[in-house]
Amino acid sequence: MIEIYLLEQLAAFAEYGTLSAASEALHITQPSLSRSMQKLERELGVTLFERTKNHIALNENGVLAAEYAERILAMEDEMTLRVQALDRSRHMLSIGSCAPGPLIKWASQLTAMYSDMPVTTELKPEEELLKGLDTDVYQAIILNHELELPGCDCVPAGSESLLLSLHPGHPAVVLENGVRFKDLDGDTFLMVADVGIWDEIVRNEMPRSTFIIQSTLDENVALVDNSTLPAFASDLTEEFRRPDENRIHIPFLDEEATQHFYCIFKKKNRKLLTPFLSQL
Amino acid sequence: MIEIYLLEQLAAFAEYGTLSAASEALHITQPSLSRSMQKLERELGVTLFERTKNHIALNENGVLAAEYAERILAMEDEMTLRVQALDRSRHMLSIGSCAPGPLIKWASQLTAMYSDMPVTTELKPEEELLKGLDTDVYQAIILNHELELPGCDCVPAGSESLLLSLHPGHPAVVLENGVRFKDLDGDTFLMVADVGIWDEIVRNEMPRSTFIIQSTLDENVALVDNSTLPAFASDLTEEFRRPDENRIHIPFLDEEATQHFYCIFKKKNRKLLTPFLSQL
DNA sequence: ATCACTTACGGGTGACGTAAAAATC
DNA sequence: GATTTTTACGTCACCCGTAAGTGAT
Repeated sequence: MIEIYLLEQLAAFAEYGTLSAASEALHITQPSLSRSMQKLERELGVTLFERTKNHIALNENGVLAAEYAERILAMEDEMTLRVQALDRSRHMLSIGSCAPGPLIKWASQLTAMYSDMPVTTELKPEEELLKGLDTDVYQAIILNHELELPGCDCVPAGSESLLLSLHPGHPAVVLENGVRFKDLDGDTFLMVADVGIWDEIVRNEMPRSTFIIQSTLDENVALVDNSTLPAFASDLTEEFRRPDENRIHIPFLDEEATQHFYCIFKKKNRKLLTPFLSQL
Repeated sequence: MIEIYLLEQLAAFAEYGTLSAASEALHITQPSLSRSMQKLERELGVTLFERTKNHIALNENGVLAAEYAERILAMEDEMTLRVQALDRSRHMLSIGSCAPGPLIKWASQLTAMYSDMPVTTELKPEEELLKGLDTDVYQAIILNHELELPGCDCVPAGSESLLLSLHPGHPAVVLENGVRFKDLDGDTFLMVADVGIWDEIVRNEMPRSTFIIQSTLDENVALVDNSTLPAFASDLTEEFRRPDENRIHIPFLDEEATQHFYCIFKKKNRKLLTPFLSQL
């Protein structure tokens, strides 16, 4: 059977076009690469190169072989990544979410519940969450909609409602029963980065508004405390933040302002996740 | 990068279940395999086995890794087969057909036309022909119907008509203008093996008939010469066989008795095949 | 002369076999 | 005692680097 190092060297030659360039990239000497390619031809029982005295290039066989080499190398890479991800998933609990709310709510409880296991939580776009669920990077993911996947379960995981955070002097404070996105479209808001789906929601619902982004929550809090600009809060974060007499929170009445979350996980992980799921 | 021999050994262990059995299958000693599996775990940075003092088994990681190992090994096998087939196709002309008629007709001309190249012809079912065309086992294949494939051309390649070969004493000789399958359904026929599509055709059209199969054409000729049983001939083979005064050939009138052939080949092979195609 | 590839030679890593130990059935 | 795995040790293959050779630009 042909060893991987020969395929790596063939792929490098296919990429760089000359033995000298490829050998440099591979951190081996050029004669060594030359010998390896001869060996590869011997083992396949086929010529892979057109040779002249001082030139070498892939022939038709070589092109096909190089394509396969790349596919095989890619599959080996995938293998190590997948196996290592699976191993991590057996030693630590990793949860991905499309919004920070659910993670903030459970973070402390999770580390307490799984005291013998490191717990990590990540905020990622849905596409990456699904890929990570499939490849065992995440044992559970939180999406803002139901989703049935083969071999997976999907259970409700609470909801989060967006609140408008207003300076007491703001004209909209009279609407204490609730506001609608369209009434504020065009206003300038303070907003923290990495709010997952909320970013897209507020930009969609208030397309004419400007959003001043703070890279950390601390920055955001500092600005909100010392500014009259409207900002955002949510019913989930409210529980964890001290009340702020400089700010009045008013609910958004629009449907999109309340997101319902669902926890999706592979059935094989149900047992591990039971303590977590019972909290939902 | 993880070398192939480690994956081969992992796959063997996954298949045989114990190090001793796998090592025997691999023709290496058991301690050597034991060390290899430890090395594989080191290189992946992950445990692959559950070990007790005198027992070892794949854990969850190991099962996943073994699956990948098998896929990678299969791809390497495919690579060598494909590259070797491509190489053969560059040194010899190989034509596959669904029926022997076209091959017999062209065989001598082909070897003369491609005097510098070995020429081989094979009779195979359509499924294998198509696979062989895709993988460059065949530069051209002959099917009994048109077929448009991406990157391929399809040109007519003549036709073949089935003839009924009768002993002069057979009652059906009076039908010298032609017979129909249904008139002979239930009769017993002599027939040579490896007639490709014709086998299915006569069995479909005369489901109540019995076919006595001869494994070689010589056997068939000998039996036909010394028997009163009906047999088959075709307009193509008639040209190449001496006339037989003991036999009268009568055409089948059914549509299925005349098959139209098409030659299908990759466009990149058109140049090579030009002399062949001009004969069609 | 420089560049690119091949051939020749020597060294060190590592994969394998042999031998032996440990543990379970 | 038979089976299975692991550890210890020596050996040989082979992969690589260095050096030299050949031909083309």
